[in-house]
Amino acid sequence: MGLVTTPPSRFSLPPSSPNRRKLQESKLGTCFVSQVLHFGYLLRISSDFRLFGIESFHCARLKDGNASGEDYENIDWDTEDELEIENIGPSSCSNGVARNVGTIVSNGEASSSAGISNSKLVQHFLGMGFSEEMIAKAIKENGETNTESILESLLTYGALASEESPDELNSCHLSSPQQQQFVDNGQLSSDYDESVLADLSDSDDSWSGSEIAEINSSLPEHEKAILSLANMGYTIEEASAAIDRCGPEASIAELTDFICAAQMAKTEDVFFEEEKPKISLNGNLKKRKLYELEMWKRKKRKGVQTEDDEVIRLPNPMIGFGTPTDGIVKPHRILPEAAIGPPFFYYENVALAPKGVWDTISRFLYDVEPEFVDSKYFCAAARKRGYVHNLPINNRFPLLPLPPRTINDALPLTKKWWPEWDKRTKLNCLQTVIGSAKLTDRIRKALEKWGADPPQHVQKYVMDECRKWNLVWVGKNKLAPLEPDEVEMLLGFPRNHTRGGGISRTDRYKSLGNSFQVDTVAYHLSVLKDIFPNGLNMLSLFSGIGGAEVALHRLGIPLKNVVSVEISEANRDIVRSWWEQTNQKGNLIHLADVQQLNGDRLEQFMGSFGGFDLVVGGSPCNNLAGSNRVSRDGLEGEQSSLFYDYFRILDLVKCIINKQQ
DNA sequence: TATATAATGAAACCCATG
DNA sequence: CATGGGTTTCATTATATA
Repeated sequence: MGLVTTPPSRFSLPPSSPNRRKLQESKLGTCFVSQVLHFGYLLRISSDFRLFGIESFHCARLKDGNASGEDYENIDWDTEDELEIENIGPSSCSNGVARNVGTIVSNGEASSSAGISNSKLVQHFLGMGFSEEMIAKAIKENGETNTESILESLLTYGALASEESPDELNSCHLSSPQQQQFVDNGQLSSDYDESVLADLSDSDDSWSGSEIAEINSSLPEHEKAILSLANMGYTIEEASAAIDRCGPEASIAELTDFICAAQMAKTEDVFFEEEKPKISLNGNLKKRKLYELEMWKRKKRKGVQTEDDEVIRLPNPMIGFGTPTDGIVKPHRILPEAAIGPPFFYYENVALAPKGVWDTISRFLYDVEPEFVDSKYFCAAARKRGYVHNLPINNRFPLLPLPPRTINDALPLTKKWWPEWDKRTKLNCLQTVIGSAKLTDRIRKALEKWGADPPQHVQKYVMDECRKWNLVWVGKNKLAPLEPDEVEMLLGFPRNHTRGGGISRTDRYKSLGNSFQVDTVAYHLSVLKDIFPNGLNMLSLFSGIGGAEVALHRLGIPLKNVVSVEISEANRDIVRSWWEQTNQKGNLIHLADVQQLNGDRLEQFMGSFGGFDLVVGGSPCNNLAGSNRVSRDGLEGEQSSLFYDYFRILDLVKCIINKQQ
């Protein structure tokens, strides 16, 4: 099957990292951690069960009231004394978790919590599946500020409650087919749901166990199985997938085995190895699961995405928060509290990734809304990319001179040979491979058979090849792929940036095809010039040929210390060479592998020059890009899963900065 | 050995149309 | 609102060639 595994213990923190230390110093120690993880596992409704493990290590900031990021650019990040900042360590279930279960709490219960002043805190725990009474009790016992001990109390209540009802525990472990003999009423599933849904969404607890059982017994067989699995703590999506794979006749035991195997294959994460549902759910949660099942069936009928409620859609036109030439500029935005720096961060990847990828990326990067920009608004070639960053977006300015924005202006020598039936004014995305000489030769021969005006089908053939391979006219009937130096120019790099030093022509195309468009990135980074007039320290992950470095340099922002992590030696040589040729005054430190970059190394660097102001990175797109026929496996693909290292390192930097202050 | 070439589709988007 | 045609896409791999 197509499950892609990721290297084991990618998420297990290095032994000496500050996060790990924080865990060890915590009063509750690892037992508490595993309990939290277990509970998160039990309650999640998203299949993204990595999230809990990861996000629970966030150094989240807890702040009462509105989490407004407005005017954050006026905040002096060096003196954060006015902010109430608290590292609440492993018990901080930050945004990701709360959002995952948010669909459950949206129906009422929270609104009646008038007696408690901190409604956000209540919402938070409601979202984790605790009852309002329990939350009120826990807050009363522990006070509103100590989230950790509140959660501890809640977990204790939960454990006690499940011990009190051993019968339910049994009923949730139906493992033999015989026990699944319900009355099959067949077709009524589609019509009754309106009333059921209305009842289910009701917030009171008036449903008795027998009423739930009654509804259960009226469900079709496979939905009963789904519900059984859901009540055992699996997600409805997981349950449905398991039944799809194992067949409708499969026993619950077979289905749980399948789900466990799928989970293991998907994560190989030591944290979850012993995670199997053990605790039964109380009636209230069972009711919720029934409600979830109804919602899921609705979505499935309507063909709506079942994986995620809010699917990020690409904007049209793809101009992000505005471009220099469009006149449309969004003046400001509101960032989620957890996203606000320091450090500033800037993440990039292909916009046209498989569905759900950008939702995941955004969720990990503190719920920041991605900015999707097509670089065809900056230069003569398209480049549809998504950028997640916490930079201010007002008072941006472009690099000067503005680059040519049509093929005609960028490659004036081609104009003479351009036939009128080739209507292109922009090139398509610059990729890592180019059309071959043999291909252009075939096209020339095909054209030479006709006069000035080839027939429609020939024009169609030629144009298809032109668009596919980004060919340009360099002579009569003569097409050619772009030269490496033309690609450099289009992407905003200095001429010969990738030339020489033993790099082959093929590898130049490859490195360039994987790079930033400098003008686009520089436009976004331009706001840093006023903030760091004396220069900045940058951590550059997946540096490639140094697009971010070149952008900052061309903006006139001095580079003080740059730690650049890049796996390809050829690319490191290119950046090193550029660094020397441009007479940089700062220090360039090169590392090869992001996976080797741990908290200790980061602390060393940050201790020696006082922290990073900016963390930039475009993680590998191999498994996301549409051109990949072989291994377009999504964010869990072999290379693209390095995104999680970007997040890991960024979060480490965040933690270390907070610790230093 | 190093480099160039050809073969390898599908997912996701746009947009006009009924 | 569905649908069907049109378009785009930071690529990988085996094989041929120099």
